[in-house]
Amino acid sequence: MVRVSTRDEILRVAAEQFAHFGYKGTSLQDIAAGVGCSKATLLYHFASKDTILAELVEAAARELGELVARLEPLDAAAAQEAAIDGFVDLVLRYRQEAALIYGGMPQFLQEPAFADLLPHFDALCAAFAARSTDPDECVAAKVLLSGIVTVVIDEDLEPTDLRATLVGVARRALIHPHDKD
Amino acid sequence: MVRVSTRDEILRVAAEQFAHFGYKGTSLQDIAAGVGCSKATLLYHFASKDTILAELVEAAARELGELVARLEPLDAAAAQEAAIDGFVDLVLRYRQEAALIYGGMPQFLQEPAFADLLPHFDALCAAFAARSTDPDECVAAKVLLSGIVTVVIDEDLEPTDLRATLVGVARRALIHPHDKD
DNA sequence: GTCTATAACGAGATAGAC
DNA sequence: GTCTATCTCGTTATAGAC
Repeated sequence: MVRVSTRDEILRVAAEQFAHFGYKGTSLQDIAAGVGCSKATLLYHFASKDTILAELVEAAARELGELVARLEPLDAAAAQEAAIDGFVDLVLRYRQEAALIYGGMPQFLQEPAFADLLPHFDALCAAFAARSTDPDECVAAKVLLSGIVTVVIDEDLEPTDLRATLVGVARRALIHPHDKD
Repeated sequence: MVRVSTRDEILRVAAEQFAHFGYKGTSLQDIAAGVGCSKATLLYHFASKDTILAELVEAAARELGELVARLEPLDAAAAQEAAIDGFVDLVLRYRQEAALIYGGMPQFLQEPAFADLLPHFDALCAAFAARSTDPDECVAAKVLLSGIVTVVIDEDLEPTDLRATLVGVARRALIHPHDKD
């Protein structure tokens, strides 16, 4: 799978540049230069710049949905563990997409391409908080969720042991069995 | 201080919109509309769009530098606590600026307006990790640092008890006296 | 499927009247 | 200090040749 189709190559380069410079910060010119083709070729394979974005997000969004669905039948504690493991795994496999999605400004996530994502994030957040409604737990969940994404985005970090490290950090911060009860 | 100068109003609106839509996602047109003036008026008060950005970041960057300077003479444990308290306080007072700075893509931080910030972030990260060089600790520090910023950005969260909550989350995740030693 | 050329538009910035 | 009008450039997207 060394030489792929132009279409796939466009997606690869676009993911790279969107993650690095942001969606608005990347022009079709930039992508075309990276691919080694013209802007017109880009727009032959994709209807618009938005369409490229949508296709990039699609796979990641689908997998996120699957993860959330897997959590639903579990009890709070099991869902919390599964959410941490699953989410760390997911963002490690979709680093650039995560950078693109999470690095964007609040308003960016309102775009139609991300419509499915927001409820999934909420569900994941609830799972991270072990389905507690305590504001402290919810905030902690948000901190870890977004912190994990941001760290994974940093390209100078090796993914080797990152997985275990991130899971460890999240567990330490979120799971505290010796609670006031 | 109800009615302020046009200049201050421009800064206020720009901070709001940059935080919401991103720097690239906000046009001078947008800011002018928010202020209720023309683009030309914006550029009478500021030399360029970049200049508006630089002035917005300046105060936050200076205070961050002061915080980092305060940490330096402290020992690792004291610096860690002071860093957590100080940083949470700082981002709560500079919510929009934090959103702007931290929400941007990696490449965005390379802009001259942010040149001073990067070493400060590194110092803060080291303090969060209690000056440990253990990769686990460093990653945990990064997760908390960026997680805190991202949560504060979320405008639907009340700042009332956010301070104590965030400090609590960070302490729980970063300070672990019962360490392997 | 890929290209060059160009259209149509919005951006940042400037000129000059008031 | 603020405005309208304009300039210049870069952007997305289209047209049509090869």
